[in-house]
Amino acid sequence: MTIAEVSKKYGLTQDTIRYYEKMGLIPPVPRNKSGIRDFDEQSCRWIEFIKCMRSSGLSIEVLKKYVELFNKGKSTVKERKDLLIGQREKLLEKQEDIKKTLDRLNYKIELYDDIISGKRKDFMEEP
Amino acid sequence: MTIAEVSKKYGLTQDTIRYYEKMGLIPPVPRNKSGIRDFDEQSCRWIEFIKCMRSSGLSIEVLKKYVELFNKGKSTVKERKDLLIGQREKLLEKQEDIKKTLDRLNYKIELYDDIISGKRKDFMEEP
DNA sequence: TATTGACTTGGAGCTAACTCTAAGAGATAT
DNA sequence: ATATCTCTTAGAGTTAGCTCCAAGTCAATA
Repeated sequence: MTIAEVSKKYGLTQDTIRYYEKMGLIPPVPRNKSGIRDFDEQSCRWIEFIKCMRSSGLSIEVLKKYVELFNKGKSTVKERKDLLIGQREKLLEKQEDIKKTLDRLNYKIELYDDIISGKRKDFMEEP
Repeated sequence: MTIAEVSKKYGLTQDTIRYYEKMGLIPPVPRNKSGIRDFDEQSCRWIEFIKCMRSSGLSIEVLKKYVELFNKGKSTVKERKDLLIGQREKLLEKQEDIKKTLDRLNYKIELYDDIISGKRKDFMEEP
């Protein structure tokens, strides 16, 4: 699979994919005899995995670390697990922040709705 | 309230608070006779509101827009509501991304747990 | 053979959101 | 009066994560 195909399949730009490889977010992609990337299934799985992790904000740095551990083999299983647990913690906090913000947005939107529909005429302007 | 007190109360650096004011994320803060910020309740509410919104990733740009509309008064209520609805949409998507990532992390963590506890000896290394 | 087009690289450039620095003002303690 | 402390500003610097560019290689087509 060429980089163009992978780019289209996963909705990442070619530049981004090359950047991820350069940064060590995915293991080196196999090349053909003229040095052009030829993505195999394993590479695609990595792309998909990284895309998912990045979509919720895991940092380049931590994903790079994960790939490094992965490449060292079975001896790093415990360390990899701990790394993932740390990131799960962070995501749970983020999820909480978002829930709080959503509550607040919902409240405000309802308030504005009431004002617009004339149900509430007595409103005070406050943040 | 001085900037030091506000900084401590909300866990934002003084620099960040000044930056937010400069960027128009919060309306101008009242000053004493020697030009030093003296945060009143309204200012504090703005700080708290912006902190919440920023904590889940709403951009400086969109929050600035919101403050602008707010300062124009009641005529912008509809526009403000639409802006908040747009941001709610974004947050809901983000929430979905995080949920997917959490599922994936949980799956992997369990797998690693099984490997560590010896419950699973047949594992293939894959992303 | 010449051209086209998709790939390659290193490295420069960009944006968002801070973060830091330098220079200075004003209130308070010694 | 002097020193200390907290504040002020404009503007420079930093970081993460891309994004773009120029120059070059290679395979396929006219």
